[in-house]
Amino acid sequence: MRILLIEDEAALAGPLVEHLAADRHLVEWFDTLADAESAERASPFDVILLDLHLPDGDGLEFLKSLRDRRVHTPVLILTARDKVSDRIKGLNLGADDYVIKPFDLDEVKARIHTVCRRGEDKLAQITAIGDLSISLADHSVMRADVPVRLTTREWQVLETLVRRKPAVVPRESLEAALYAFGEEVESNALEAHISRLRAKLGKDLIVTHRGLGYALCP
Amino acid sequence: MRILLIEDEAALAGPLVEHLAADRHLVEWFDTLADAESAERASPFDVILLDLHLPDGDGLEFLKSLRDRRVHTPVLILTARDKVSDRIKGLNLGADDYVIKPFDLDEVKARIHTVCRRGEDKLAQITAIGDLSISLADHSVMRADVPVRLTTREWQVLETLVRRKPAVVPRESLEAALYAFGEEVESNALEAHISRLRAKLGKDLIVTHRGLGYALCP
DNA sequence: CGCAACCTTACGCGAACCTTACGGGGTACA
DNA sequence: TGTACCCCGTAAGGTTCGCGTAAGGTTGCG
Repeated sequence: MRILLIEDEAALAGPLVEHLAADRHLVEWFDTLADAESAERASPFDVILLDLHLPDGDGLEFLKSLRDRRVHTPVLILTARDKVSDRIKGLNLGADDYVIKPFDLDEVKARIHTVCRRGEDKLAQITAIGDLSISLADHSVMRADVPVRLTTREWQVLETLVRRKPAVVPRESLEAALYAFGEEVESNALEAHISRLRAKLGKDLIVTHRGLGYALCP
Repeated sequence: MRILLIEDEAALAGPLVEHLAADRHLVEWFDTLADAESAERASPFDVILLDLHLPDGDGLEFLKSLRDRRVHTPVLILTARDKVSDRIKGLNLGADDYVIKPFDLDEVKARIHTVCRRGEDKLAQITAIGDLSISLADHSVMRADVPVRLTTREWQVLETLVRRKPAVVPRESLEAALYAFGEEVESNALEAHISRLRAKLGKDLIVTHRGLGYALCP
């Protein structure tokens, strides 16, 4: 999952990034609203973690402009215990939840999880296709009851396909899910990953729609 | 798990009771605060689901009196989307989380789960993996019924891995568990400990997730 | 047939990781 | 004060492995 973290305290952000990365998420961390905004405009995220107190402006303004632009990405506010009014404003402006600093890393993970699931209902459950079952919750894949080990990249591809099932996902979207802003790749790396995924999970799982993209088998 | 549900709308409560019962929970449902309070006094619950708008009083009052009585049972508030201030008051009075009505049944389940997990005490249990058993309580490890001597550092690594099982634990988390603030280490000391642990406990116990961290075998 | 999109596979680099030996520093006991 | 022991950080050298790259094959559509 692509996560946008907007937080200016490195002491908080660092461990959080590590913790989420260990959960196979792609986290992009910015410490100013300006940078975060351009990243968000470049390509959409699945969740936004937003600190309200930032060097170059008010996080609530950012949230408001986001919603004004009809961007409905779930927003999780990171707030200090004593900033009650900020929390209220945030919820009124369309934030989905908040976490009180200093936060427990596992709690943030859990909140991200529930917040994401609100719109997507069944996606958090286990997806079963043929002889394999994919659990978005704990990032595991079983094929005929034996666990399959995927690499980070492979998992990211599979995850986005599952999340958008049964839609056809254009390769640009997949590449955006793999590579952070500024580290794009100029080769058929994506095709290579698809190929390796097919080798591990079966040839029929991912179907190619020529000129359009990829989709999971129906 | 014993769950106390306080909710006066039967249309909401009914399906929720069924859904939780299907998940092997024991749900007791009351539609007045008076009944709920006497039930709570009679014997403690593991979680309380609390609607704020009730025929015989304010749910927040109930919550406050609960906390005043030093009852720390996790409380999950059921609230309407537009009652933001109630939510904030609830959280300030010691509620643990809230769910917005009309709620998704699975979401309520998930929230109950996370809320309960916070205080859970897993210290007493013995973890068995393959031919070895690990007791967090008395800091001992047995391999095929013979005790294994671990050094302090080795034990700290193993313990954090057990506590987070089956999650992948980033190396930063492990290092944080080993070294206090200000006495960090700049070498591959952690890797050395992992290696020595593997020598003592078997090569397959700790699996490496390249770029992410370590985890106990599944 | 021709071309473009896509598949597969091998290769190689570089980073991440493993192993092992060494030595400092602490502790115990005489 | 000396000696024996052992924990543990350090560093060096070796190994593994993910991943991007590119070359050559395959598919499919006009």
